Amino acid sequence: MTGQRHDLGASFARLTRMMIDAETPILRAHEIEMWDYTVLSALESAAAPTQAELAAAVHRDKTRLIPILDRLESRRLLSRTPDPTDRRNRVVALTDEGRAVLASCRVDIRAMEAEFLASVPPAKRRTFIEVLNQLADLTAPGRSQSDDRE
Amino acid sequence: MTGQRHDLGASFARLTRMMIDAETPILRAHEIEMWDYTVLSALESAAAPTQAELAAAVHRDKTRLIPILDRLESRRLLSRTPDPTDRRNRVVALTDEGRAVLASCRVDIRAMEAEFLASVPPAKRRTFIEVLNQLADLTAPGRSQSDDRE
DNA sequence: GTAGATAGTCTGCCCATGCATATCATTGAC
DNA sequence: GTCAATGATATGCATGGGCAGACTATCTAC
Repeated sequence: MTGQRHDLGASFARLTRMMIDAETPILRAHEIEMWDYTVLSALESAAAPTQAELAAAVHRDKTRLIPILDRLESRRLLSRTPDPTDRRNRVVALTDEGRAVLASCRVDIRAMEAEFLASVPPAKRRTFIEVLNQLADLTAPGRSQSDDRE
Repeated sequence: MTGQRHDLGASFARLTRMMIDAETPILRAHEIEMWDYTVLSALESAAAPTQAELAAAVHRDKTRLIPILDRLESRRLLSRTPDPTDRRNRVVALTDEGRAVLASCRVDIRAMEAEFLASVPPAKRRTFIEVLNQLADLTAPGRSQSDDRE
């Protein structure tokens, strides 16, 4: 077809495993786990209005999310505050400290990614990243085009 | 950096999930499971000289691989034959029927992938696939450049 | 007020996975 | 020949995940 050798799914799965292997030691150096990082990242652009929405955003069962939130809250990396307009809801938001931890992890991960992509010529790399983000956002209700910056 | 919004890992993970969701009903229509397809695909280019090597290739525990091989062998989709030069080893190979099942799954999956990539302009798509395969092969000892065809 | 719905929490069940061990057949070194 | 090493297999253990049910607090409808 287009010189395509493997299934897309196989390639994505292999790359996912590579990135997990590369990120795990980085996160451990910052004393957080993969799920912690996923949750903190999900809160970066905006606080989650409910825990159920946060659970859906990170594709995790809401009951399994609770111990993670407990741990992150006890470490003051995020806050759970009752929504004043509906006190059943807990608004989950990053604290300044949580934002700082996320940022420092992000620096190391960006460096790892840059090294990982080093063998790809810059023009192709830009196209690759662009298409990657476009495809990943196909059904993702997350960030819109408006926060393309950074 | 390069207009990069998400972590590579997050994007790859999301795309992997998308492809699993898209492939699962296709494979079910062909009456095989994801692991079956993974194993059959791993045997496509060449038979596995030992089951341990096959297990490593598909990143699965060797003891957990056995029931899968049992099932596929009982359905005549692959064969386990003792290696004449070392009869402890079982050479795992696709049968003609296994190759046919794999091919028919592949047709449907390729169609699904084409639809998935439809929104990407052809030139960018080619670059994307090229870089994707290059990156996925970074540490992968699998196929070499020589079978770029298809 | 009462009743029903919903968010968060806790608990337990079931399944898949990784890992470690034991067994058996086979091989190779001695 | 004996013996250590190896491949395939079976089994059990611990972990982690999805999911369902129950319970509490809270909200909305009436």
